[in-house]
Amino acid sequence: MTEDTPLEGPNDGPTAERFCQARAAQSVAVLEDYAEMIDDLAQEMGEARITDIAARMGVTHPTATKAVARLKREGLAVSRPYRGVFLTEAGTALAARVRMRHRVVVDLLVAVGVPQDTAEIDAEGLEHHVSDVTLRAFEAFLARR
Amino acid sequence: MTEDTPLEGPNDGPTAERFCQARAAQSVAVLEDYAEMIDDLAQEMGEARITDIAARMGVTHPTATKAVARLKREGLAVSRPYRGVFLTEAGTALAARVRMRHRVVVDLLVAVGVPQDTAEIDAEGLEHHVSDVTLRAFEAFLARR
DNA sequence: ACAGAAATGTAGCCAAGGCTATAAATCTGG
DNA sequence: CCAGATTTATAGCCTTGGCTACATTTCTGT
Repeated sequence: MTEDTPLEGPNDGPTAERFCQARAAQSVAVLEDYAEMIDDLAQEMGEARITDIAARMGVTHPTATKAVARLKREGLAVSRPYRGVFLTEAGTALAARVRMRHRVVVDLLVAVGVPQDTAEIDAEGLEHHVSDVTLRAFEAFLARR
Repeated sequence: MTEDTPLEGPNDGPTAERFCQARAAQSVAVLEDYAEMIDDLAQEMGEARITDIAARMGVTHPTATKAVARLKREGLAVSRPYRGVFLTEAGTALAARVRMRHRVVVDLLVAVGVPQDTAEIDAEGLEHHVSDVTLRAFEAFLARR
């Protein structure tokens, strides 16, 4: 056998690790999107209503309700039945980080020649997989040009 | 009301669209990873065994089996019970596209100052969300420097 | 050749994130 | 102030992509 390591062997070790990391990133991606959206709505309209969250995320209300439930479970948001949703301090901080990262990613894409509208669309999917190291590299690149 | 469009309204239209697109990309991301991995293994060891696929993807065999079942359902792979997995022509083409895109993404990250190892890790998650337009922009950027 | 090891398959569980349909609560206008 | 419209909640159901546990098949070495 060339290699038959069950997990994290010297040959394929890094590979499996990478995929696990990508999967982990995906698991928080949706929370990040919802947190940012709730923050947007809070700023624009004073509070985030389930209906508005759902409309902006392009999902049905039950889906938005479940997402909010998860946010609450993670300590990122609070809400009372039939009332608006509000981010906790942790949730607000997350939203701020997400928004900043989104902006940097869009700016970098544009800087390397991606059309603005395409950059906005692609950034939505990309941003959740940009590590801190890469984000800082992006900022440095944008700063020195 | 500032805006209360149920879906795709003039105000929040683009937003919901973006999220939908990001979700769609995610639904094919795993298939792409498995296809590329199977292609890798086919080249390295002549055929892709479930056990090897699972080890490299960092999942258990049943998970790999289910992913292969989905690949087969999508017409991207074929296999007989207790035998190796082989990509169809479509699967091979997909794997080639994925590998090319991965390389371009890593190269671009490195070009803007991301460390090689970080670039490899982040690319694993990023690549699935890079549209054709963005990919071509990346290639153009890499070519003219 | 055949017993034990290794690989594969299968069944069933879980959580996430979609959905529809239905119920309950809140808001609003007449 | 109350009925109808709107908003929220809840109860299923689906698929995906993980998992463990167990059954079956193939491979392998003595």
